[in-house]
Amino acid sequence: MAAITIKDIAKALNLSASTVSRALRDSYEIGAATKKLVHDYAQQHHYSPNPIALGLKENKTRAIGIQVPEIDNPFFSQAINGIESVAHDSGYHVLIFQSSESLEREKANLQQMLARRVDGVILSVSAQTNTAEHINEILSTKPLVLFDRIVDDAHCHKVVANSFKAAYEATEYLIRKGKKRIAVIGLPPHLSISKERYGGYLAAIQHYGIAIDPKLICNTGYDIAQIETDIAQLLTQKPDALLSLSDRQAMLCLQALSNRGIIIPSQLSYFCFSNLRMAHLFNPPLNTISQRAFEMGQKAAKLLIEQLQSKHPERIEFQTVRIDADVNIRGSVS
Amino acid sequence: MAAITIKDIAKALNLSASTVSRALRDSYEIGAATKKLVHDYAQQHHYSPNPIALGLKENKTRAIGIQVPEIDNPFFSQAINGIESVAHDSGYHVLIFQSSESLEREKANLQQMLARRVDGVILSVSAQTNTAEHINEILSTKPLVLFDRIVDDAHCHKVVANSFKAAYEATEYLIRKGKKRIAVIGLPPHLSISKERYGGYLAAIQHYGIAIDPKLICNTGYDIAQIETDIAQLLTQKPDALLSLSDRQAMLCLQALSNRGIIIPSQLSYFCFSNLRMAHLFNPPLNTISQRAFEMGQKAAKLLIEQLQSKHPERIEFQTVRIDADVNIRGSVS
DNA sequence: TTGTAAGCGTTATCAG
DNA sequence: CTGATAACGCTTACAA
Repeated sequence: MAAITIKDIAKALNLSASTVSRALRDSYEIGAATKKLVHDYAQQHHYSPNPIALGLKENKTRAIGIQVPEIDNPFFSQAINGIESVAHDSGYHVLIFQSSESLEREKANLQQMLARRVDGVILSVSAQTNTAEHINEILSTKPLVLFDRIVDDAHCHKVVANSFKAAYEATEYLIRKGKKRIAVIGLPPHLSISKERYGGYLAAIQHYGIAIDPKLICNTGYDIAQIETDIAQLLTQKPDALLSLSDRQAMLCLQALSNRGIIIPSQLSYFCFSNLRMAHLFNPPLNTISQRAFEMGQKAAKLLIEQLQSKHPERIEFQTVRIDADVNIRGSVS
Repeated sequence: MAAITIKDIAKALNLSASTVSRALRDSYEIGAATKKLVHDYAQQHHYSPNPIALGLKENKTRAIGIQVPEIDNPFFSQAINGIESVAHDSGYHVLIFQSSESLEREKANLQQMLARRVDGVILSVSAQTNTAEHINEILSTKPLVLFDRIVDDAHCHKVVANSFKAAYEATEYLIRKGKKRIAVIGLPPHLSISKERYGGYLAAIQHYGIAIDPKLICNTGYDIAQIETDIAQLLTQKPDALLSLSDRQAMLCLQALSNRGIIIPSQLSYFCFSNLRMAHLFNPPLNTISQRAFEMGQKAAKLLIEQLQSKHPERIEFQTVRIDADVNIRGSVS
């Protein structure tokens, strides 16, 4: 059952390919009788236009490429979900790539997308990404929307979580609960989300006139052994609360604390950025800052598709959309 | 910076398109000098072959379509991760679809994949899927591999978790701990995974000579309100342990119990199928049966790609690969 | 060693 | 109202 083509229909019906094509597209210049004939035949034989041929002609694929640092991460899978749903409704398909936090891989994947001739790209950069060169290269070719982890010097739409605000609010909450030594577990400092989140923390600390103690700030990586060491070091500073700026690190950190037999919140209050579901069923219930990943994905997809379908792509005013993150207090602040 | 084509190179170098094509493919019939000339020019101008044109010619796309019930689910995103990694290494790209547990959507998406001319399909069926018709229709056209949630009467490779064994072991563990009234939260009974998991439970119960009490078996859906009611009903039967057969239901169930103020394990021991990370940090630490999602995805992709690249596709012996699931005891069995 | 031409599925343009 | 033809980018007989 090889796929049927317009030519096959034409042959079977003793028509020309162009007539069939027009009939299928409901062109006004085709007789009703012929139209019906063609439509019925097409229906019966499960005709579907070959998008490859179409793409060749129009230089469009109606496919969009997504690249995220890791698929298997609640935030990103929720975002992909949002992107897919919007794309599907607009007749776009979705090609998935992951950088696995590697800049090399990120570049290679972008090239792959170009080679595949996707119509547009949605990207959240890797932890290694400290340059916008490869992104600007893509931008000279086709629309691209950055989300969550962005780079500043790229001229395009951006969708980010308002994590400055969320970090501020979380920190403020801790301060109001009487915490004075709030330690921070940071993430790679060049990442856009790092600046935002760290900035929110600092702003709150300063606003409430608390001295900033650099020893309470821990910039660690993604390696569990390293984190354990760093956490141990941090704990010697006797913090009374902990704010973790990243999802994966929060989990590793909890793991590390658990490995060391430390029970939160008996010793300290805990707050973390995380999109993990059911965090309130943790022991203790986890205070989280969750980003509206699904909504962010949807918004990114909408912006991209709007741009793709715009009649005047050169006149687009690029915007940076900020979507509030949710601060979820669940009671593990003693 | 529109993408450069073979014709452009040919024109620039005063060669014919075919010569350029052959030079790029390193054909033996091309002079070394010409080859170098062409290669250098291609390099400089970032030539990359248009896979659309290639696909049109060879009727191949080097793309595989994945469809899962929901992307935003730890099991499936881990599986997609595995698929993507294998596909990437073999030069395939990955097109993502989700059925959102709807049979209609599942069918429509499969048609979309056909229309897109993917080379092969990897599918885990929706909760509504109770027929193999649409799958067999695809199978008459191209390779397809089923994973996790399969349908029996489809003639193709299948990758499943050995969940019979896992359910048996989990139940056995509870029995050895002295549990006699082990309640079960089931999932849609026609699903392949339901039969397996439920079967493992039953086999253990019977092997240890415990009477089967139908009132301890609860087949509920995915609706939180419904689950709350059903759980309440179930609890009137005074079970001393609970085994939840599905990930999403397990979470909803925990939620429901938590809403009702029930603390596990003070009243009962709990075991559930779940790929949620950090389950051991729950309150109480959650006993889980986790499937090796990443490995399952990898295996499915390998089988598919092997089939795609086989010289004698008609001679393939279809296999059903069973991958053990892991039973994780974490101490919430009193 | 290189060039020419046909063909993959589709649509737009131009003729009838 | 319908048909023939060219074109999209690429490969591959077949010619030269």
